[in-house]
Amino acid sequence: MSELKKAKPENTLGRKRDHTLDTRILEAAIEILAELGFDGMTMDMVAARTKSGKATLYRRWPSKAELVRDALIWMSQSSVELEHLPDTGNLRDDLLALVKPYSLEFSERKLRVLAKLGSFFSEHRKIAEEASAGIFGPWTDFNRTLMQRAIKRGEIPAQADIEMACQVIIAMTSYRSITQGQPFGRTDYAALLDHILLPGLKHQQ
Amino acid sequence: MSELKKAKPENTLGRKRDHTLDTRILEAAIEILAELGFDGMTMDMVAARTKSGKATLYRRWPSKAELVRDALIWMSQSSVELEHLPDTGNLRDDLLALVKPYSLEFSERKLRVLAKLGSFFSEHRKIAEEASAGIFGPWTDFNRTLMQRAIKRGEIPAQADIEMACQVIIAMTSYRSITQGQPFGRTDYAALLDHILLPGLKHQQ
DNA sequence: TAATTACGATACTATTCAGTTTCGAAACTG
DNA sequence: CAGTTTCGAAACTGAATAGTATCGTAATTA
Repeated sequence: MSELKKAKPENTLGRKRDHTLDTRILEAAIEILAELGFDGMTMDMVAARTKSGKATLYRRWPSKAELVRDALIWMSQSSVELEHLPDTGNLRDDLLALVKPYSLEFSERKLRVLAKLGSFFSEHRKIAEEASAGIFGPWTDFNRTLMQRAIKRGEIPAQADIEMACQVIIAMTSYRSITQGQPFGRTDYAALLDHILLPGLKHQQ
Repeated sequence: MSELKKAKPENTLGRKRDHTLDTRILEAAIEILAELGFDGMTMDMVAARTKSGKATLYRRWPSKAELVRDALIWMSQSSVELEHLPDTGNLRDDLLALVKPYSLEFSERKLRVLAKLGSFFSEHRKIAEEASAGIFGPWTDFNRTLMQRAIKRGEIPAQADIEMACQVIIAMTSYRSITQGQPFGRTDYAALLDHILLPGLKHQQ
């Protein structure tokens, strides 16, 4: 895996490089990627949004592709931020409570980014997998943990297909925002749980 | 929905337009889209692959975007076998029977095309929605019809959330092939039905 | 202060590509 | 045949845009 931090000679002379600008650039790149995709994003846009110049970008990254690569890695890294899972004693409320802190709207942008990078991903498969794992992995882990707890409580049977259920949640969220353009909101999520997922998990023969 | 067939004056004089070339162009466009995506595809590529000229393309379509739109619509239409829906008297087998003609050979390439169409979607939202509806619409219609039949038979309750179930099917299929790269096979589909969807539909309170 | 490096801004180069035009040949009609 | 339209091929135009170079200014250090 390539590292975000570069080996910097870090000169002792002259004006210091403003490293807060690094992340501002990555943030701007992600915002533009979410809206326009890899081909739609131009280096001038990134420079303009950060009120900097193209020279400043190319002083940090040798090419657009490598800037985008680091932006994706940065985006994935900055996503994990949950220390304690909800524990309401009830699977439905646990899952719903997870939506709020994990904030579907927040990861909405990541999904939109992923959706618009098809051509870039086919050329950089490895990075695509890293980013994809970074985005979906933690979320799946959380959901799986909540469902395993529900099994321990006897709320759902032990042979319930938890992996499939986790995938359904992620698939629905992705599908709505990628192909439909509309976010999969809290109400939709509740309907999915109440109408399909929870009855399905509980009454599996 | 816009129609694939254009209003053609269809001149009575001069050399006739070769309409077999129309579909050869659309087919070539789909092949290139599946490989390179919207931005990666150039009109020169399409002309070269069909051994024709760009003028021939622009005699038929006013822009690349509209050629791609028609290619997408054509792609979705070309796999539809709407004549006779399966009728096994059993929702599970009905849904599974639909997978064979629909999901196997054709829709894998279709989804690969969709996966690489991110930038197109952002630049031509309107057209992209038409194409997306053309791809997912018929499929949803089939599934909905099969489920409504199941309600009439009393196999699932009348208040079952059929729309949500249809979306889950499509979402899972898309998610697997777009972000995972691997198609959602018949076995996976059967597991989704048996472990989640059918129990969910039947036992909804 | 003098040297050095980063900064934002702008201009420049080279390439790619959508869309247009032109052209000679082929096909069709009356 | 004469007129008309399509065909494939190629050249051309104009707009983007990745990447480079330049420049005056700001920050930092010795």
